Amino acid sequence: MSKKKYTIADIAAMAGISKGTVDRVIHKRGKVSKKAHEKITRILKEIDYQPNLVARNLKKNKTYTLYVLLPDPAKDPYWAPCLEGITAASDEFQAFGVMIDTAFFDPSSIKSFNSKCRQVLKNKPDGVVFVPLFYQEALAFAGDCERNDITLATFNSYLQEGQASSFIGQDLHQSGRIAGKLLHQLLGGDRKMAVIHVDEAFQNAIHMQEKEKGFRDYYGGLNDGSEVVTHTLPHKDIRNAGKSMQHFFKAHPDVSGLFVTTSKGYLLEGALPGTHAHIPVVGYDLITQNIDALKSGTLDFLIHQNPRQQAYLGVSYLSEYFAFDKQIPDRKLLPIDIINSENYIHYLQ
Amino acid sequence: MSKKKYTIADIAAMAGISKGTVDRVIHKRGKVSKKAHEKITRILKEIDYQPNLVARNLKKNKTYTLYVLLPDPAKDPYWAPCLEGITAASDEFQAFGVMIDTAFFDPSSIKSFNSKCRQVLKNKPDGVVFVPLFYQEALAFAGDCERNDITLATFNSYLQEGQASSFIGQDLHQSGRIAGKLLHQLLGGDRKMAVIHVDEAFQNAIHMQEKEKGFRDYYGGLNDGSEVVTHTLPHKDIRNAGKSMQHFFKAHPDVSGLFVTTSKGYLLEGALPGTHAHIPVVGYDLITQNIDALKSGTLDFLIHQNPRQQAYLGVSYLSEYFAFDKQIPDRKLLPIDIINSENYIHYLQ
DNA sequence: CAACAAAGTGTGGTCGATAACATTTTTTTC
DNA sequence: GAAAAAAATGTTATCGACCACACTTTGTTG
Repeated sequence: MSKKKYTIADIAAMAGISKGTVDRVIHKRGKVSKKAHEKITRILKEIDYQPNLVARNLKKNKTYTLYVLLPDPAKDPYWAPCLEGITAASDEFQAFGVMIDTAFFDPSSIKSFNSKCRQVLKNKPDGVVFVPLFYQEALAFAGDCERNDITLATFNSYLQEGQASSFIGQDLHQSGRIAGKLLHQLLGGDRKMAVIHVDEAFQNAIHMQEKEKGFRDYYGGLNDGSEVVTHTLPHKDIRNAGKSMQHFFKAHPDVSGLFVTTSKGYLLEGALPGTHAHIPVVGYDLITQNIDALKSGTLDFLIHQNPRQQAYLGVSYLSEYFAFDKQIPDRKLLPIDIINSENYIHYLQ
Repeated sequence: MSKKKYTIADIAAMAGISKGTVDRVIHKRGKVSKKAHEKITRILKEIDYQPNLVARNLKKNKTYTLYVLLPDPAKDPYWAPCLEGITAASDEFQAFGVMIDTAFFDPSSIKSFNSKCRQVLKNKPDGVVFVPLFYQEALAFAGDCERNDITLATFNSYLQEGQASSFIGQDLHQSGRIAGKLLHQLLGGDRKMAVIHVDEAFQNAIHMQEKEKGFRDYYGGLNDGSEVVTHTLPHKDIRNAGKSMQHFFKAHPDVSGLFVTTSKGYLLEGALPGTHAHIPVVGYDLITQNIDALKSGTLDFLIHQNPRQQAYLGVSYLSEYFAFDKQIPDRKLLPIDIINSENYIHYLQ
């Protein structure tokens, strides 16, 4: 597994050529005769030369600045774990000259997002990790970054891959399928299921739709007479939730399982009519209210989107790209963790 | 978040003293007047000096050797993912002068383990990552390592923490509870459950017992008349499994859920009598046979012990310890992943 | 108060990669 | 074939931490 390490000086000696020329070959800086070029290339291949990243790094001695742009955790606790991920990555790469700044935008305000984008651009960072919550605006920002030679990584929401841009997140369609499977496991087949959309923010619409599609895809594949209906809660106000759900169950008394496509599952606590008080529910995200609902039995399973890890990886990818010339994966899909009241603890923090 | 970086030369200039003296203070090498010592200490604290790890590393320019000692994946496929984890860590830290060798022992042979231990010691590595499958022998080996100033990390099985030794694994008791919760979710309360131990290897006994305890702990806490019985399959031979299970169900026809405490859950495929063919089963580990059983419906849930990540972290911890003077955590408990037929794919590889 | 020991301090080479600059070799031009 | 231009190659300082060694200051002894 291990093998001898060669330095540029070693290679130069082997080739009977100065290390300056070796370096020129390695970095394709030209001004090398093809005779020398061939000789050195052959040796490099032969010994599978791996440059000493430590030395390279020291010589470069550049500090890189990264900006992380994400929704304000104070406005939506879903984002709070991201801070830990960012801090962890920051601690790890600080010693390698990567400096990380953070900016929060209001997830309900495009204006706030645009303003923070301008702030980030003004600081001319080497890389930006951000959550493209608002599609059009995010696209524009990505364009700005590209024009300014800023390397990008996005997480949580899909924007686009390619060039200087990477995506870290989850397969939402599949996570909908998983919710379907879980309810199927709990209830058996030939049932009527409901997809409940609870969110006031339009920018989550695509997420919710993808999840619903996956869910319906799973139940469609069963071909056992199962049925899926959809209900959208107009407001996240808890009193409205109760009324709305009672209304819904009057129209669909035979629904025997719920899939809540957002992190608002906890709103069902006390909002379900007595007839359906103990109906199985699958929801999303390990926010404290949901964990309480998991413990109390209102929610049966949560699907964990691992925001901490998403942010951590986004920062890590860019840091390693700048510090160690590592390639950034175009797309990284995280595992879709299934959480119940007994295993949630390991996914916190 | 980011802050200015100071070098030893900076500090020396600030204190009006040469960098040699600054270095002596930093490393407590003595031979410094208390006047100079105070002055430098104050400045160090003031600016929160963080040495440039890159430069430090380059100067040291030492290559560290690690040995990973684990059961042969050819004898038990459970261990195969560890190799990927080791390779990933190896690729990552090779550039920082960490070389990794691997040795396999036969998980059914203490002699093989001892022989490999001797081989490892003969190579005098700086650190060893190993699976302490055989408790007494592992303890002896750990002692040998300590005497030879070899830093240790263990994974999968618990040995002991402290001094130069770290443990990476899972909370087995809790994973038993999780299995209990899953079956409870699938079946509801007031049921009779069975713990099935399927393994020929005595060294897994402690693992199996811990899981059973957790499982019983969960069902005991329900206080709803639930009952748990235990059944041990003497051999892993599939024909015996069928006979043994038929026997078992004759004695306990009212058992409505199974918890298999090892990775041998797939052996139940076709081994359950018609009366109990579709009884819910929770098992362990993402080996291919189990995934097939998950797809076919013989198994409902698997608990993932993440051997890949365990090995990866073991190697990473030691590598970072040697390369970057990072502290090794005494104990790292990994999340206990719940797997069904829809989300297993993300946990492979 | 020499002479010497001990304590404190400063200097410069090293790790390996990098690139600016200096030097040598080859090619082109009249 | 000599001068000039172009191409190829060699040399060396640098990044920051580290430490052996050289050096200077202080303290001690006869």
